[in-house]
Amino acid sequence: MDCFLSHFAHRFGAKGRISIPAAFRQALAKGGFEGVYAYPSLDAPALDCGGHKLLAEIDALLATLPPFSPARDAFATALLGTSEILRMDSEGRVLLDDRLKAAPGLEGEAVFVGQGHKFQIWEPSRFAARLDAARARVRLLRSGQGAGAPA
Amino acid sequence: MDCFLSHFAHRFGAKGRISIPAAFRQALAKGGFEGVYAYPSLDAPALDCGGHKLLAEIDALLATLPPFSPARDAFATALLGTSEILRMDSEGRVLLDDRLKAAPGLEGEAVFVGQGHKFQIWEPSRFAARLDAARARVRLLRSGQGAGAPA
DNA sequence: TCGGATAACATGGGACCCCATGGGCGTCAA
DNA sequence: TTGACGCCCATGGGGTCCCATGTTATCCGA
Repeated sequence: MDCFLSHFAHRFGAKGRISIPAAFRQALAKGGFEGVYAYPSLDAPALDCGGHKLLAEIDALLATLPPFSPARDAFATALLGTSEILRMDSEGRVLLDDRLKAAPGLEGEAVFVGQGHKFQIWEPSRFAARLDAARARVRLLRSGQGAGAPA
Repeated sequence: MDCFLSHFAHRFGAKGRISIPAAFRQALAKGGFEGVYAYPSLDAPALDCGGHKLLAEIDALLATLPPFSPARDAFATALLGTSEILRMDSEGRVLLDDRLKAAPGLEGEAVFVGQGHKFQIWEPSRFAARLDAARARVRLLRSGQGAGAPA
């Protein structure tokens, strides 16, 4: 598997550590990158996570902006300034910064949601709400247009 | 890690010294450059810092401007004329000039913000405000233009 | 088809190491 | 001489590494 699929619920251990799902670790390893690149999502109360491919995407985006311009600084601050490289221990766990846990409201348990090229970390009840909304939206689109959008 | 990522809050010690984050020191060392190149940022109340790669970028920027032109003189004065080479002690600390501390309003505590090719040093509360603004700006640009920032 | 063995994985805990910070001392310049 | 600066060592806490345990899924043989 070379992309992030399905979703998994894990708990925070006594030291605030949490296990990255094994399936996601395998996908990360394929990218030749030890560690997880993570930052608070801009749109959702969640963390966006990925390997160096995700980081390369952001680099590419920044490269399109002129150096020393305010726009580039804003992007760099928002995307790189809030991001972290999470190191995994030998068991595949990471330690989430308080800052990273605060925005998504993570505490106790978390849901890892595959999104293909990246994955997100959610607080369980917030994810359930988001999932319901997404499914309702898909139903609405399908019934309205008769288009067979895959759920 | 070959670029500046994440952000860290450090305090000024009794002698006015402050530690460069270890992750940033590693990135600097990869550039084969001991010491930190620093100058007051053009757009923000902060210090722009980096290794010789940053210096090379500035050189490249200046090279695009016609020699002896007012624009080139202005850039050279603003970027090079106000810059300093900060020496690190064996523990990775630097001593900030009063002039460098004045513009960003640095005192007591400072936040080191990775921006990929360079990093910035901020006064904490000012950075918090700037970060909010930057995230709002990125959201706006992305939703407005459909620019392909990863969500 | 059922049951036991085995492997993979999530989680707990202890120990060590790195890093941020404090402080002392020597050196050089004003 | 005195203050500023650079170099050295000390220290405490947080992070990382390593080992241990239980549980679940998988596989294989009866």
